[in-house]
Amino acid sequence: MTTKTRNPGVPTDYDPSQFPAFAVTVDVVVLTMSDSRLHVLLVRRGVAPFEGMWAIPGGFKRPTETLDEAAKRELAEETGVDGASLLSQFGAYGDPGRDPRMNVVTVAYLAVLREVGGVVAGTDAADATLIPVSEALNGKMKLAFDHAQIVRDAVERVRVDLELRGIATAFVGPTFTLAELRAVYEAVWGVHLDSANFRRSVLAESGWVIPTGRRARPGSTGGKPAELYRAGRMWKHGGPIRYPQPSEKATGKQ
Amino acid sequence: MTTKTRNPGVPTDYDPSQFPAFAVTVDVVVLTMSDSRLHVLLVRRGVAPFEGMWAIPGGFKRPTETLDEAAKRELAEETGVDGASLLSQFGAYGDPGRDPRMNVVTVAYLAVLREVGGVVAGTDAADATLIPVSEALNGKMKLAFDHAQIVRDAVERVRVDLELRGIATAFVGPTFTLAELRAVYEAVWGVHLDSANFRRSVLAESGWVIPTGRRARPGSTGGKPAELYRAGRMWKHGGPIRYPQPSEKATGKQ
DNA sequence: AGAGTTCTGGTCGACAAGACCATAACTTGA
DNA sequence: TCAAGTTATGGTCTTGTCGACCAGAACTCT
Repeated sequence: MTTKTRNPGVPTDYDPSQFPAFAVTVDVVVLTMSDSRLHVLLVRRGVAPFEGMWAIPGGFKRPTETLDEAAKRELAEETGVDGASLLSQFGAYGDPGRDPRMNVVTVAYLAVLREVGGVVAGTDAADATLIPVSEALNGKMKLAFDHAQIVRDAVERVRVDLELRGIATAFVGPTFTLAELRAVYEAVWGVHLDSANFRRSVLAESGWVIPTGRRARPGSTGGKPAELYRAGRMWKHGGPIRYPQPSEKATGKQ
Repeated sequence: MTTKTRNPGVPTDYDPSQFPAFAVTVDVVVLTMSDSRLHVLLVRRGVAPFEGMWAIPGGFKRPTETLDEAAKRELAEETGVDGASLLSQFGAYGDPGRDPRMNVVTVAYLAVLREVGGVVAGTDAADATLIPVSEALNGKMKLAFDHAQIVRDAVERVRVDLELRGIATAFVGPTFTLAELRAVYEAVWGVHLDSANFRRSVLAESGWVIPTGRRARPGSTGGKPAELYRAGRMWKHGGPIRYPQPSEKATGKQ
């Protein structure tokens, strides 16, 4: 029973000292909307390696917790958010040398929050800041480790989840106007959506948004006050808005 | 430089002995088509724990290789396939106790192959078998570790990738008939697609399939021999077939 | 040769999506 | 208080896509 067929993929022995040891960390990419633009939460590293550079929050997994629990714990410790309404794993990164000191495999999570402004103030990390993803990824801003790639992958993931999962309402508050909701789609996808058509798509079926009798205060520019809605139950199964395909003829040109 | 601000998420020290050590493994879910049904490659474990039970192939990551390289190596060692044409990471699993002996975090990969029948024979693992996913997941067949959940997640992933990535052609050979390609969609999605409409969608734009002058030999049931096609370049950017939505009214019933 | 099966192309209608216009409701500033 | 500007909301129209259905072509088996 100790030694049978010696298969490389199915080791005959599980002695921990016999196999390479890794540190396992969990990193969380926090995305949120601010000023109608997609922002990512970054913290400034105070220690080597990559001291002084920006990084996404994260930390070591403990043997007694699951990966999901570790992500939730790290998110709470770093941003004070305990709701963790939307926390989904989207990738693992384990290139040798990604951490210059030791072998580290990190599991990356995506968190979508509706507002982090006031939350960041109460965090442990002093230098936590919201930065537009366009600036964080334009190359001028060098992120620690392979965090630039991780953020890129997270943004790509949220673009897909916006269509397939009902992730859009996680960006807005408990009540919202259709213009706010539309701004989420426009910011994440980088497209323009007709407000009338958007309204029709969302209201076509019941279950997406539920009107609360109240109305939002118009912005400083005036205009008709919009109706306030709550998120319906259908967002669990997807979203009512599809990514606008470039008509398949503009792309067909190649 | 050794001790600065003490943040829980950004440790001040990277001494490996100070943080919990994990074993990191890479598991590969090999999916393929056989007899117009989706199959998964399973191996029978010869050692404890879970001795005698079925499991998906996998093994330990080495510190000198990336996760992708580890997956490719394991796939080659277990099935003899070195092409690794389609190998994509889709999840990480690290629940405490998922391996009764030690702390193991595994990174799961999905491999789509066109034919494994002859390949399995030359593998190291003697008891490697193709099993229909419906049977592997119907509950009667208990898989080792949390591999049942991993296979479930892999199948869900391939359903999405079939629409968003151009994964369909990976299931078929270098040349194929449109009926074969349609069978992939029907098996993975569990739907029926009209052959005429399917043909139109695929042939509507050039770049999806390229006709080779040749024709396939009809099956034992006869019929008009179908034209053989090669995969075009457009599959890199997605697929021409969209998942048939349940008309959004049947689902609206709730 | 005839029956059966599959491939291939055609037509038609339902429906979704986008462009565009018009009006309502509210703001701000004079 | 009135005018001008801004936004929300609803309507219409066109376009294209997708699925259902039909019919002929091409081949195998008996």
